[in-house]
Amino acid sequence: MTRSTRAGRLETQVLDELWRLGEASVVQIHEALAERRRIAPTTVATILRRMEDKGLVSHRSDARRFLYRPTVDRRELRRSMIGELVDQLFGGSHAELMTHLVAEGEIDHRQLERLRKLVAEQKSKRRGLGS
Amino acid sequence: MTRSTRAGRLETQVLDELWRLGEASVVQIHEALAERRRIAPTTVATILRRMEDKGLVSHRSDARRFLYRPTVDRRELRRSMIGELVDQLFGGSHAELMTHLVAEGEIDHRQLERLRKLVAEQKSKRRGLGS
DNA sequence: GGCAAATGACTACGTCTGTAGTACTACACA
DNA sequence: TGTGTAGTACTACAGACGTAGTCATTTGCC
Repeated sequence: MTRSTRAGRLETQVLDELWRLGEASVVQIHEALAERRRIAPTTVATILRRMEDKGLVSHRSDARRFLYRPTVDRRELRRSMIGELVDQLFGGSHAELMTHLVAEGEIDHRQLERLRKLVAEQKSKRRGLGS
Repeated sequence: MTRSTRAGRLETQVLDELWRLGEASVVQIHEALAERRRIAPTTVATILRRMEDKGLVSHRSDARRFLYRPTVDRRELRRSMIGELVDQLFGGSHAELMTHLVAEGEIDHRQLERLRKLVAEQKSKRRGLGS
């Protein structure tokens, strides 16, 4: 499983909008992106068509335009792309990634404390389920 | 500072060898990589030339061949590439990346415990230095 | 009924990365 | 001194991604 899902920078931005809106037309997505960067509407259209080829989005017709919706999960995309980077930089060890983040000072003890609570929650949640 | 350092998959593998060996010829690197994957020696040579253009490695002449050495730090490359991914996927928040890792179950409580110790060490180390 | 606006389709180009063949050069050895 | 060989330089191609122009079609409006 976990087919290697991947998205470029612009593609990710497009997905961000789709995740936010649920479904959107080229124009809508273009408007959202154009607030922050200069980009042609046709660029957005092209990217969406390619993303559909790659299986990142799908579309349906609404009147004379297309409405796109994401076909990938944000969590899944993150997991996949992080996995690739971890393979490339840390030989597949997520633990080493964490160590790096802490060693580089990206994470402090307060955040670790929050994470401990998160782990505790997960544990009790898992206890609730079978296995 | 922290110019955006980036390396592809093969480039990273080449750098791994250079970090390991300190300095190496095309043939040496090719031999190391060829243990795990089929690859032509000229491919390695091409990648090294390009990497030199990008400032990832430098070379000196030794007899009639080149010896390459890395000009980037492993830590720095990791930091830079993770930073890019974090920008792309988590809006620049390393904390969100950590949360994701924990939520996805990539990290368990034992590893968090190790990280806590690491943070504690860093803290005492910092106390030792000025500021 | 024809024109203009909206919108998707097609085409194209530049960069980056992986991949590798071919050409060139220089040294060693006969 | 001619030639084989090792090693670098050059060239090329493919796929992914960003970027955008132009073409074709549809449709609403006058």
